[in-house]
Amino acid sequence: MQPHPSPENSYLYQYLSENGTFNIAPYTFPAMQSFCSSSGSYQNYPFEGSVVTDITPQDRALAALRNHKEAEKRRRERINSHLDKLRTLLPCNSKIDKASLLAKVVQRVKELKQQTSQISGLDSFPSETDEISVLSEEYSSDGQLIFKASLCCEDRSDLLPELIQTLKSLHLKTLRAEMVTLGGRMRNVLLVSAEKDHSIESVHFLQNALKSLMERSNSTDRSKRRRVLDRKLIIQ
Amino acid sequence: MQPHPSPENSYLYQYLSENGTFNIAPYTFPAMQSFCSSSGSYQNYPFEGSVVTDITPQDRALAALRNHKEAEKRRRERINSHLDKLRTLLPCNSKIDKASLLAKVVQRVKELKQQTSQISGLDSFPSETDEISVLSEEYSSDGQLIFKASLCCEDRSDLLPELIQTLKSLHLKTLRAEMVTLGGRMRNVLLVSAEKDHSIESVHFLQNALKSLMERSNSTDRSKRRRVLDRKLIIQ
DNA sequence: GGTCACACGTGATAC
DNA sequence: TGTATCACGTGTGAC
Repeated sequence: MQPHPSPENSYLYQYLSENGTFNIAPYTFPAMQSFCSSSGSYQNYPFEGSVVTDITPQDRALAALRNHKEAEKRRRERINSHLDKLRTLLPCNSKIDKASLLAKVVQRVKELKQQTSQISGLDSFPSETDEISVLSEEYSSDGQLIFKASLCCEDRSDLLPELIQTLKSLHLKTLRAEMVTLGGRMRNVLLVSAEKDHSIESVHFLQNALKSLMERSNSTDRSKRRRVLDRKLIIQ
Repeated sequence: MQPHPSPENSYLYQYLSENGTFNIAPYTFPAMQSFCSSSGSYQNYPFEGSVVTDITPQDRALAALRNHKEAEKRRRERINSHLDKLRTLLPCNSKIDKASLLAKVVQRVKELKQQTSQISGLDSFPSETDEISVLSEEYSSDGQLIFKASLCCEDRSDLLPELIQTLKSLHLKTLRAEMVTLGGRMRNVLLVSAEKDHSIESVHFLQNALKSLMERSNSTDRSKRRRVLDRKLIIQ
């Protein structure tokens, strides 16, 4: 079977390429030449018998068809470029097919999701080292972006009000706060939701804010460790 | 313009539906009826003049065409079902278009990737609580799956040989090991590569192995804490 | 009315 | 061979 190099086999296309002013000059499929002379659904075609002028309706329709074709090509390229990027990001060779690739992506996103949530659990004890981590959780049911911020440092009773003030100034709403102190150290874990005006980049603002907050905390150095008083406070 | 309910507009299909024994009885596009009588590339068509028997070549070709059509439909459905799953997994509404969805997925995978790598840094100090975490890192350049295992518990000098034995029995190769002890506690962070026979599920085996290892460690309880001897050992 | 995104059927191709 | 995947042009509905 003889393939046609560019399958311009649309009924509309065929019609226009033979009856209208044809500026684009595409490949015309030989076997289709008697197409429009036959009787059928296309007898009442809107362009039937229209006058050939400078810019005919045929030209317009043909241009639209071409635009459509090119737009669709761009769309495909856009999608495939993302898929190619995923191929490089994921543990797989570059010749994996689309469906399998997407299956891997689903699996990977699930994994990473539960990894991050199990790492910064809401009930971990303070560690020996100063730590800050801000993770972007999934969106809540009503489309609000959720952050989980964890902050571990020397025990300071005046840190909590400062923390709340900081969050307020960043337009972040505290959904849940947990403070654990142990052996003179403290860990604050906060579940905050972002307002509509926030994007994923807000993690960096929050991160920096917490960092400067902790540095202020360290400047008022109180190296005494009270290993006796261990408490766990949950605000909810 | 009159749309055709099922666009069976292939040349082959049209040919077969008019000249061959036609069991499937699809919609025939009226305007195409004079198609095969015209002269053109299809004159030398292999089925030209073939005898109509019980199962004609036309039937076979037609069945193949239908199989192809249905297989392609299944393929599309498979791909789209994965995309739908991603839509539920990601922070977005369900009406987002494919390209934007995939762009979000790429961004998200990148984010989660760097989150997990920055959380379990290779040089964190031991914490007060017992911890185990096994993260699946990206594949190495030669396609080996990399795990990062972190284990935090009481300081035990005989843990390292046991750990190495455990990894050996699991067919895991230790690329890099780091041990930090501080105040009677220890943290071991291991970068291990999996053999070819491993899959992503191996994280659970490793996790369980480390868990039982740590429980054995805890049973031989030595509650003395040597807060003097702080050391940091890197095997590479 | 024009743009956008989608599903569809199809030809090509790889194995 | 049959059985996968892919890109393509197209029809069509939504906004």
